[in-house]
Order: sequence, then structure tokens, then C-alpha cells
Amino acid sequence: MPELPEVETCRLGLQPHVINHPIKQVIIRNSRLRWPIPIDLPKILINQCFTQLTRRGKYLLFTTPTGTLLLHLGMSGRVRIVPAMTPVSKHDHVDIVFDNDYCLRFNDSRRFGAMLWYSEDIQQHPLLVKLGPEPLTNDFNPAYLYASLRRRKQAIKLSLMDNHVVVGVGNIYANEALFRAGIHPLKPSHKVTRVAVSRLVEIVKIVLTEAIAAGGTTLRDFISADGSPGYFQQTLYVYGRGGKPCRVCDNQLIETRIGQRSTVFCEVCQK
DNA sequence: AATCGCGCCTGACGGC
DNA sequence: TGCCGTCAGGCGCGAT
Repeated sequence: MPELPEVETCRLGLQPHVINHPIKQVIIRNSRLRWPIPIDLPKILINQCFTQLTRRGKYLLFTTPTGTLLLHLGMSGRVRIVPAMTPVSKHDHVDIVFDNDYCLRFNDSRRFGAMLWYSEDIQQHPLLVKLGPEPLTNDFNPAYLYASLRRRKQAIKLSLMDNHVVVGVGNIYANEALFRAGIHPLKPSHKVTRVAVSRLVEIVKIVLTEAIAAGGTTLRDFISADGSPGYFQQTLYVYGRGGKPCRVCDNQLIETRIGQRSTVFCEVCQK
């Protein structure tokens, strides 16, 4: 389940292998992802190069001179760079083959992912245009978040996971950031104090940055491996630890559901 | 505009 | 061993 740090790690790992390598073949074995892969994608991409690989939220954006390939990994999506001759495995849905006979291979068992083409300004794409700020930029700052939360009565955890508020904070990091900021996940958004909002902004940035740094250690063998997810290398305080003792105060962690998502917190440390 | 619940999908896991 | 139900979860979307 890639969160922003995994997507960023993926971007950094892919970059040297996909930029400025002419594409000679595109193989679509299964086009039924969240939305169908455009049928004419091979025709569009062949003989082009990706000139840039960027990220917006959890979307990877492969720029070409004629448009942008948009890739989302959903829950189970993985991309690897492998020799084009490598035998395919179950759920290997797409190969983008470069002229050096390596290919970008997309595998996605649950098919929540997406691969789309957009020939206009990608930032205006319907899936991107309404997204909130990137968490690691200065657009995500205490003044912005406080103003944004004031209009919202829903649980702070839901706001934090809402792409209109800030992108890239999924369930794992929402749980972790709220714990580390000492904020109860059910607290109504507009009741979180200025001070707590400031702390939350800072913590979100720290948690994500740490995770990206941890992911970086797996980059070395990116070509062969499906890099193990960065968050496993990060100490998790609450996620997946319901019923276990809090790492800070030893009190038993509470597990509940907020918006159909598993939520773990410490009722002593989080107010 | 905010908010809520639904559904897409497969693999892992527990119970019998 | 096998079958079946349940859970996991990003996130767009439609309804309110």
C-alpha cells in the first residue's frame, strides 16, 4: 500500500532508467484498472521519450513532448525496471519497453491503480486540479491548515486524509502523525488549537521526510527488487498496534474505525 | 461547500 | 486440505 514516501522513493528509483530512453514497445496485457488504460497508448508512446518524471500527491507524472502519462499505484501497484525478456508474473499488466531492452513493468493485483494519458496541461487534469497542497512544500503551513480546518467539523483524522486539505497522507501516516502530535484522531477539525495545528504540520513533514529517507536505502537494488516499503523501516508508534502498549506511556492502545478506516491511538497521549 | 458511504479488487487469514 | 467469510485500503464519485 504505497503512501507518498513509497511513491516518491519509486520516482527517485525510476528516474534514471526512464528519462530520455526512446520507447520502442508498449505491451498492455490487461487494461482493466480503475479506469481502462487508453487503447491507443502504445501508438502514442512509441518512439517518444519521457523527458521528466514528477509527482503530484501519489500520482506519478511521466512527461513527454506531446503529453503526460499519469500513473497511480492504488493499493497494490508496483513498478519495476527489468530486462524486457524477464518472464511475466501474475498481474504484470503493462510493459513499457525502452530501446535498451529494459522495460518498466507495472504489476497491480487489486487493480485499484490507474494509467492514463493527458495531452493538455497536466496540472489541469480533472484528477489533479482540485488537489490540496503538497505536504513537503511551504504551501502546507500552519496558517493554511488552520484556516482550512476551521471550516470543517469532521474528525481531524478525516481532514488530514482528505486530498482537498493536503495530498499524500494516507491511513498509516495519519495515525502516526496524530500520535506524534498528541492529537486525538476524533477531535473535530475546527477545535484543534493553533498550537496543535502548528505541531501537526511540522510532524507530518518530519514523518514523511523520515520515511522517504528510509526508502532511499532500498534504492540501490531498485532494478531487481520491488523495494520493500519504506514505512517498515520506520518505527510505527500506533499503526497495526491496537491493544498493544503505547511505546511512550505503556497504556493499552485503542483501535477503532473512523470513516471505515482502521484507527489506532493512545487515549493518554492524544487529547 | 462539506460530508458521508459506496464500490472497485485480490490476497491473507481465521474458523470449521 | 479446502472452503467460505471477513478484512485490508486509496480515493473518486454520487447523494445529501
